[in-house]
This record gives sequence, C-alpha cells and structure tokens, in this order.
Amino acid sequence: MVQLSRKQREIEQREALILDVARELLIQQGYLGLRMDQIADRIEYSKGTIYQHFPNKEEIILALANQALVKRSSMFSHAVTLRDQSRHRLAAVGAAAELFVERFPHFFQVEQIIRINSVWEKTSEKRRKVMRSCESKCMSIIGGVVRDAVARGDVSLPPNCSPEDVVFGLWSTNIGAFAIVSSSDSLLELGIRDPLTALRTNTNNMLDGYGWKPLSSEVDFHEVMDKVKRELIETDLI
Amino acid sequence: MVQLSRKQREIEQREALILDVARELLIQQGYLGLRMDQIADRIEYSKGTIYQHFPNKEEIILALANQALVKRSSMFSHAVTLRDQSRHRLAAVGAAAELFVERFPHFFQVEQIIRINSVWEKTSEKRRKVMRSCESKCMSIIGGVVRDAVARGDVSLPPNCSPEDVVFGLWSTNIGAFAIVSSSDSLLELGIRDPLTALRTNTNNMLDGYGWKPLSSEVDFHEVMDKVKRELIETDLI
DNA sequence: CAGAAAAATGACGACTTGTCAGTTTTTGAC
DNA sequence: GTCAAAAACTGACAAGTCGTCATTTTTCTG
Repeated sequence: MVQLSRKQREIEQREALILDVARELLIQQGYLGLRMDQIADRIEYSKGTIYQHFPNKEEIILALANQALVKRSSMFSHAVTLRDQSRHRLAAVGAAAELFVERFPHFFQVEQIIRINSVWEKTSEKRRKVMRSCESKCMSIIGGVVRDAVARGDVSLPPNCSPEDVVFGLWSTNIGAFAIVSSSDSLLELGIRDPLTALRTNTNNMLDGYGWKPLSSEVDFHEVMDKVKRELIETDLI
Repeated sequence: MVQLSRKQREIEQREALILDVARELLIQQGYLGLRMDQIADRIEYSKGTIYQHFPNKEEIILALANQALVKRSSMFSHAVTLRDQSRHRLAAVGAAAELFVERFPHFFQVEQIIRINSVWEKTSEKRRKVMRSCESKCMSIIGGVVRDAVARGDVSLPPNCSPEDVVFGLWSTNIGAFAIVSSSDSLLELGIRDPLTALRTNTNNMLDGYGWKPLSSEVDFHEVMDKVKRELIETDLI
C-alpha cells in the first residue's frame, strides 16, 4: 500500500517532469526542434515511458497549453470579484490577462502551435475538452460582466449586437495583440514601443465607443488595472 | 533562343503549378499532411525538381502566404483611394480586408503556420523580406490614413498615443478576429453568429472611442463598406 | 551533329516518430 | 521471506519523411 502510493506519486511527478522538460525544450528549440528522444534523455527515462503518459508529441504541447489555461481561468475568476462596477470588473479581468502573459510568456507560442489544424487533429478528445472548457470559462466570465453591465444600465448595446459580440471584440483584440507581440518581427515594423499600453488604450476606447459607463475619461483605468495587478500578485493564486 | 524562352516559360509556369498543387494539398491535409512526394506526384515532376524551385517545404508555404499578401497590399492601396474623408478611407480599407478574407480564405491558416517560430526560421531571408514588405506596406497605408486624420483634425489622439498605436489596435482586432474564425471551434463556444459584422461594430466603436469624426452614429459605415466592396469587386485588381 | 551546359530524376542517407516483445520492478497472497 | 502475476520500463526497430546528389536526359551552341 505504501509502495503502491509511492509508485503512483512517482508517476504523477514524472508527468510534471516531462512537461517541465518539454516546455523548456519547446521554448528553446520550437515545435520542429522538440524531439521525443531528447525529452527522454533529459528526464532519464526511456521514450517508451513518455508514451505511457502521452500518446504523441502534440498531446504534450496541448498539455502545456492546458496547464496555463487552467491558471488563466482561475486568475480570471478571482480578478472579476475584485471590483464592483461593471467596467472596473472588466478592467480587473484585463489586468489578469496581462498578468497571465507575464507569467506564461510561452503560452501564445504554444497556443499558436496547437491551433494549427493538423496539430489539433492529432490530440485526444479528452485534452481538447479541457482546453475548450477553460476557454469557455474565461469567455463566460467576460460575458457575465457584459450582461451584468447591460442589466445595470451601465451600457446599452446597439441593435443586432449581442453581449457575445462584445466579448468577441475584447477577445480578438487581446488574441491579436499577443499574436503580434509573440511574432516579434511585426512589432518593429509597426513602430510600437509599448504594446501593452496600446492594447489598454485601444480596449478602453472600444468600450467608450459602446458608451460603457464610466468612460475612460472619467476614470483612470490604467491606474485601476495596475492596482488590480498588485492585488492579484499578493494572492497565492498565481 | 525560341527553345530557351520556351523552357524558361515552362519553368515559371511550373512554379505556379507547384504552388497551386501545394495550396490544395495544404488546405486538404494541413501542414503535417503536406508531403513533398505527393506534390511531386501531382505535378508529374520529380521531387528533385521541386527542390530547384524551393529549398524546403516551409518556403513553399511562405510563398503561398506571399501570393496572397501581394494581392492584399494592392487591394489596400486601391481601396484607400476610393473615398475622401479619413474615416471613410479607413472603412474602405476595412472593406478590402473583408474581401481579402473572402478571396483567400486559406490565408489565415497559412499565416498561422508560417508564424510558428521554428517554421519561420527555415525560410529564406529573401521571401521573409517579401512578406515583411507587404505587411509593412499595408500598415503604412493605414498609418497614413491615421496621420492624415490627425492633420485634418478629424481625430485627436490622447497624449502618449501615437498613430502607430491606433494601427496596432485596428490590426490586432482584425488578426485576432480571423484567428478565432479560422479555428472554428472557438466560434461556436462564443456564440458568435456573424463574426464579420461583429468585427465591424467593434472596430467602429473603437474609432468612435477615439472620437474620430464622423462618428458611426452619424454615418452608416456598414453601408459604406458594402458599397466599397462592390466597387472593389468591379475592379480587376482582385 | 558533337560536346558543353542545364535540367530532371529517384535511390539513398539522415533523422524522427511511435510500437512492442522482452526485461525489470512492484505488488500482494501465503 | 518467497513467489507468481501484474505493472512498468526499455530500446531496438519498423515506418515514414525530408532533402541530397550522382547519374541520366534534355537543351543549347558553334
């Protein structure tokens, strides 16, 4: 019994070890440079053992994405409780998103790989489901804030514009901004010095455009976000 | 002499043939499913011949991206001349961007692949430069409109916000929106029925947030964009 | 038409992934 | 403590792909 659980613990630890090593190699050498033999060497177990944890290379990458995504959804859940007014709550989630990027800078690279159709197709339904449910949790947190704002009268959406459309706008701006940032070449061309600040400004202006009260001219949301970030850092959730 | 030029024409045509076949295979089978032997079979030349045109598989994919990007920059250049007022010109470019997606629906898949670092690293500086210059042309077209709008007094940017930051906002929203659309899973979760309309609304609201005159409450930019699209389609540029 | 130059070919080397028969370790009953 | 069954581990190997290059074929030139 003691033996059994020791063995089981060893196996669990090894799964984490595989992911740690794979993460490092992936960051260093990229998708095409990530080699199963190399992972095996580093963890000092044979390749066959890796395949007892993960059915293929792509699943390892998806598992890396999921590690980060689980964190993100818990960061979002927590952040959204830190303020009262709807727009402040959105700013809090934005702060969490920034913090997430800082803590998991490799995530966007990993996400980009996993979103390639032929890579995605090689993954298991089980892990896909984890990914989808994390994403959908994050989106519904934002969606909840939007619906709440409408209910409270902080914003009124134009006809033919659902709360989901607003979420889509926030989400796509974020996704796009980090996609640009993570493929560093484009940034230089654009002449962007501080992409995070630019993202904040653009997001705030979009929400102002919706007429979401209070407007960014009335409240310094940069300050709100910085403050929320500090509060989040003090939590152990990260 | 006649023989020579016939041969040379054959070689040029073959390059196009390789790309046509590769595009089809890439759409059907994805990055991992794209096989050099298969391309060789289809074009009825040997693999070695393909390698006289392209030094590796990744270069073929980048060449596919570039084919589309060249078109995009010419669509943008043309679109921007179709209206006078700054915000209308921006809408015209937006219309061109929509048309581009409709004409080259595979592009975002291709772009996603090429942006993977380890893929990008395998490409030649020559083709990278083509890609960069197309992107940079598109961005500077938009940047020009923004600067012009500032000069004309149609918009005044907040302190610490450069025209490039606005371009970044427009660009990231677009990039992100199409990235979400092209990985179809996320869309369903989001509950987005009409992503193109949502993108238009979100972009318009962002520009309204900047106070860019005329506001979307004063002009029906949906109508402007639809009209521009029709005008662009009548051109042979596409 | 002959010899040189250019282009085309496909067998092959190098490398990677994922498998599985055989080996070692762990477990649990006595 | 012993032993057999179960579980875990291993690495050689089959399968498959990329990119090369010596050889063959085609084109060019005088």
